[in-house]
Amino acid sequence: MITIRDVAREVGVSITTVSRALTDPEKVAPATRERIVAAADALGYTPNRAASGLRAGRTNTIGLLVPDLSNPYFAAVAMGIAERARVHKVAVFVTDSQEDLRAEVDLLRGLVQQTDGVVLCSPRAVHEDQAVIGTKPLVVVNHELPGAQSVAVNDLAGVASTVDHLYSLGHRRIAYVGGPATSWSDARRRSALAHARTRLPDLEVVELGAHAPTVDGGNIAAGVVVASGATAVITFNDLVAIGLVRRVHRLGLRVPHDLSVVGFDDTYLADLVTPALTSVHGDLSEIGRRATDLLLAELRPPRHAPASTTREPVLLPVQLVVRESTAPLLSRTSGSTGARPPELSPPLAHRDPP
Amino acid sequence: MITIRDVAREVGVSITTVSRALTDPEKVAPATRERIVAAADALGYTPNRAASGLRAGRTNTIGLLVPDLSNPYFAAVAMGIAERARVHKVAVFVTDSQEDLRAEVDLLRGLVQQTDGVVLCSPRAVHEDQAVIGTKPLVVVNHELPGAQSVAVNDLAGVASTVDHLYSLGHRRIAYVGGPATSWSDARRRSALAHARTRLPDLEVVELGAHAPTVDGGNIAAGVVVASGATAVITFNDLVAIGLVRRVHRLGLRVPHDLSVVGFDDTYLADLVTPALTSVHGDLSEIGRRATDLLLAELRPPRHAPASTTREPVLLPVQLVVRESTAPLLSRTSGSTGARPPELSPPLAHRDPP
DNA sequence: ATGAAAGCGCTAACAA
DNA sequence: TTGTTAGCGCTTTCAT
Repeated sequence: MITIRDVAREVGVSITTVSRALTDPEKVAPATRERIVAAADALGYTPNRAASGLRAGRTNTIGLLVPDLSNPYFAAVAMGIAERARVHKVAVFVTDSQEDLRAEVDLLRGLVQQTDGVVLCSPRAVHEDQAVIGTKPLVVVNHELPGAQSVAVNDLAGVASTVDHLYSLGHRRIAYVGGPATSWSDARRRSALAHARTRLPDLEVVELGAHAPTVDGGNIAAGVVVASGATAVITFNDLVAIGLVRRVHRLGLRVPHDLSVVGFDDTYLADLVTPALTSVHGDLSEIGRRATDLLLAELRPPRHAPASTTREPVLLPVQLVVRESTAPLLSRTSGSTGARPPELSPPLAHRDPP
Repeated sequence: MITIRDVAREVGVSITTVSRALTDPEKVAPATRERIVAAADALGYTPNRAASGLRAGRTNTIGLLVPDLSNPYFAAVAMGIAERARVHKVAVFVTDSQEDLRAEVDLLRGLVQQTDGVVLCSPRAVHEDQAVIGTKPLVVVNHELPGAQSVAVNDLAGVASTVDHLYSLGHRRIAYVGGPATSWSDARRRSALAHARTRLPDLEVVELGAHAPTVDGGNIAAGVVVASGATAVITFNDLVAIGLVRRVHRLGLRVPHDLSVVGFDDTYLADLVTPALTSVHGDLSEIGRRATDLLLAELRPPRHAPASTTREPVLLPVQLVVRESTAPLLSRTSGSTGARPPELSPPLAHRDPP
């Protein structure tokens, strides 16, 4: 391994000067600096992250905790984080709670201890242990936590434009298939739906709640969706939408003919399935990039008052992408939806048991 | 931050004893050990990875370089790696080359410098700079590199059983849509196809080569596949298969009715699309776990002769999962495939320009 | 503008 | 069995 000492010897200066030339170039004579940079380059010297951090009491590592890395949503966020981390020369300790609340709490504790700060993505568990979350900077994605910064997509606007889209297609009875009970996004979307209801008096919203944010969750939701008598459904994410569409097809209904389905997140899956999903698009990697930048901003200049006040959540814009899974209510041919039970004017359930 | 010194003071021993009690419990009196462990627990002490590594000349970080984290294949591998890394208490520096060969080379260099060893996943570039790959332990997934250990799924067997499956369905003219020109898996699959050809003399194999390992690559391949006159096609991975199916549908052919399609890797996408893909299944997370274990084995006990000899690649078993995208040739109704050009008895191309 | 020296938290000789 | 001592590679006072 090639160290700062090798460079110093090569150039004939002290290691202090080398360190300065590389981290605080202003403080060293231009001529010296150039020779140092040249030598460092020639020798292929890279500062040892651990050692430099040790002195400064940092690890130069940030943590990333996601519920499920195989969910394309989180993969995209992780890519954004990796990209920014690389630029800032910090390592990323990536971990995956497998959607397990208990594991999430434990992993976060471990992560906080081992890193300078953590990006906590779409937490499902309740994190209130101040000994954990209070000690290090934390950026939360799709959630709010006291003392932590927050990055999210603007679900509110996403829901609003989705409702408008469906409404303009003639749908008046819309179901919502919710995600994990503790999901912040889920709560926000429900309140956006409530707001839409006041805006559009003749709109009925059937809230079906607490499904796993997976294809299987969508499968399971299919029954209640069909039973709800809704002509359109908004789902927690694309995976749920995909599972829902599959099962709905098996039940003998066609999407979008008999039921319009809208996904959320617009992962690349939305465009792979048949019919292609109408979905609420957000820049997923940008979430990761913003979260990382926010975290590093809190880490890097320790030169100002500890900003412990929770700032406003950073809200990224969204855009509804209309594809094949939504269609005008008009296109429905009477008689083709015989599979739907008739006795369902009042909502079957406002909230399912989780 | 709570350090080893705090624990030592609490218990009334030297920091050395604390260190020993935690890393080499045999070497400390049971009574002392217990008090130390208890105190460490009570104080919530966790050794500083960077500091301990610094002393030992290690970083306690391993690198992971994948072409594309949003490819579910690599996400699954990454999950396996994260899981094992957590157990072994090493951080994972995750990076993503975005399928860019140039970036891959640069990133690997950076990763090697910053970590104790790297898992290089499905490299597309040629890595021959001994100053990079010679310095640290390296485990290569889906590739072989001198001096590096190798983990891969048994493509050979996968191709063989795929061919057998298609052959038994009556297909005699099979196309292969290749992946990146420099992909090791691709080369292995081609040789497995060659072998199948000698085994089954009346089998024709049309090799269509060098497509991007993405949905778009599949889209692009559709034209030549149809033109090839093959009745079945094996693709480089599920993404390619998915893109292929979509475009083939647009060209007016039906899968599997007019063309049987087999994917590779059996990512969860295979079961999401319509028709569900027949695909070669391997345990993707297990690849990551094995790779990590191999890497750490080389790192951890530095107590034996540097094992620089390339060991046999670890080959993980595969299994063909038959779904809806493959069907007997018999099921084809004559006349329904009018879109296929007739003049194509000799293969259109054995190898496309990349 | 540069250097000497101290020390971050930890482990590994070497002593006792 | 336990403690003392000496660094790992680097940054950061404090001198010069």
